[in-house]
Amino acid sequence: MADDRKLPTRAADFSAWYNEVVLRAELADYAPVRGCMVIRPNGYGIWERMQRQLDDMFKATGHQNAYFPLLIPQSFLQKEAEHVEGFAPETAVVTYGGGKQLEEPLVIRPTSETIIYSMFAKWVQSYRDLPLLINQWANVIRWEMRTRLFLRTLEFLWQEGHTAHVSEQEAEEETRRMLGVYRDFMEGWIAMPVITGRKTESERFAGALRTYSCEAMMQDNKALQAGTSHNLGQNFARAFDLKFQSESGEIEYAWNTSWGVSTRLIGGLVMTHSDDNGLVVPPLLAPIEVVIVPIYRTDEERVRVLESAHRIKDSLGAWERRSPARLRVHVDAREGMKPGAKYYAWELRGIPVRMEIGPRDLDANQAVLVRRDTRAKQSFTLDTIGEAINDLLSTIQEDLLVAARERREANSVRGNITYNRFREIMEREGAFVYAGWCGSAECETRIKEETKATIRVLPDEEFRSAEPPTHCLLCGKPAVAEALWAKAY
RNA sequence: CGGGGUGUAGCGUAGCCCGGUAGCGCGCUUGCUUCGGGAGCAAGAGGUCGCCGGUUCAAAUCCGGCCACCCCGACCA
Repeated sequence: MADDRKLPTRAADFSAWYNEVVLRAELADYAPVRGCMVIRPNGYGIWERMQRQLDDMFKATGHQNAYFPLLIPQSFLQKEAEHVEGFAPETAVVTYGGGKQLEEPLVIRPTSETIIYSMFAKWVQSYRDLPLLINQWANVIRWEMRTRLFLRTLEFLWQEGHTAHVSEQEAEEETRRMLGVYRDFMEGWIAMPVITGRKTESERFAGALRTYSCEAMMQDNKALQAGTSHNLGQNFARAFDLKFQSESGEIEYAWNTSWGVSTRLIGGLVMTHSDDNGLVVPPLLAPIEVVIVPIYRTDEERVRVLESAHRIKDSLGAWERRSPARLRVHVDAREGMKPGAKYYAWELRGIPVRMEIGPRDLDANQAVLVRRDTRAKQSFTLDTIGEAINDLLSTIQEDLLVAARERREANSVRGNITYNRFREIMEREGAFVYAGWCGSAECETRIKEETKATIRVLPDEEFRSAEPPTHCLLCGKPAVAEALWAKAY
């Protein structure tokens, strides 16, 4: 552990704060490969919990897991014109194998549309084979120029769903349905509220008809694209000859969708909830829910307190929505470390609830519970400590979402505002600005060049303003849409 | 690829301008005292000063080259 006991404050230097939290909470570390990261057990524990829940949600919507190759023939990427244009600049390419130059270079997948739909083409003949609903958990490589732990690394872990359908309507429904699954997960589990909506043409996935996204606000008021869902139309079906015979006997191209979330979600989790004392993990994603810090002076007290601590640990039962059905509790019995030092160490790691138990507590048949998010302390009788902990975990989970949503709304601006005011906001504190847009790419580009702010999404109806802006933020022409503007990661 | 910066013990750093025995804090080891919000004292272990070359009696320090990483831009989940 480093000696510097204070993290940089969020307000003073958000980036430095973020890096310190990720490194010192031991979520990840820099690998000896440029732009690559090592996910340490603490970080991977969170990812495993995310995976398990998402996987359950995918199964519930009828998707099955499969696995496709890491290496893709370069020619596959080239079959869809827009796709190759979008991804070619950021691919890593294998040109040697077995000591010989390869006849055809192999691209390390930046995403798997091409290899997957080439297989779908073999598997689908009839409308009876559809819909085909597949998900893959995998790693991908995109040769980014500048990287940031979890948010943008050369290699990252993700899941990519790929489906094929009989009609455009069914594909569109699937695209929207999975966006909803993502939203439920992000809000229900990460306690990270999101704005959903459609991406503009300039931010659309390379090769898609339409792209939808979940956008979350980080504590520096910047937006994080936390998950995307694409309606691919028939673009890939045509490129890979993915056809089926319809109920009426016609041969038709299938309609595809793809959608994905990545380990970027861990970065989002950190930047949404954590504070100047370190990480804050929502209870539903915490690898350990409770840490017990025993307090004692003498050997005699030590034996007594530790014995009670372990008995409490063993008695703690299940919490809602949990699997396996038992709270994960750690007793921090390290010698030679004062309780205060342990408190700081576990706060840095974001464990949701800390239990302090000492001789005085045992005499009074109680223990002190401290919640990580607010650091509020309260004593509870040991007779019902399990219930108290379960209630506290539920409260923390709910409060984190409420707090994040309130923060987002407090930093959102709606209605017609002047462009000067907009620039001022983006230069200073940043915000989610819901402003009118004339629909032209020229206005979009110029605003991006001048302010670094981009249209994150054209928000879905429930996120639009009660009194929508009437004029384009930049040119003043009548607005054709309400756009969510923000600087983004 | 442009602009800026940094490489010294596990981590963080001083020393570099002005060459002369490589220092400090944290962590680690051992012992004693501590223990309800980051413990104290004592004794220890730990270094090819990023790499290669040059200048010099002498290089962490000066000169040349290389490498790596970080920050700011262009690119992006």
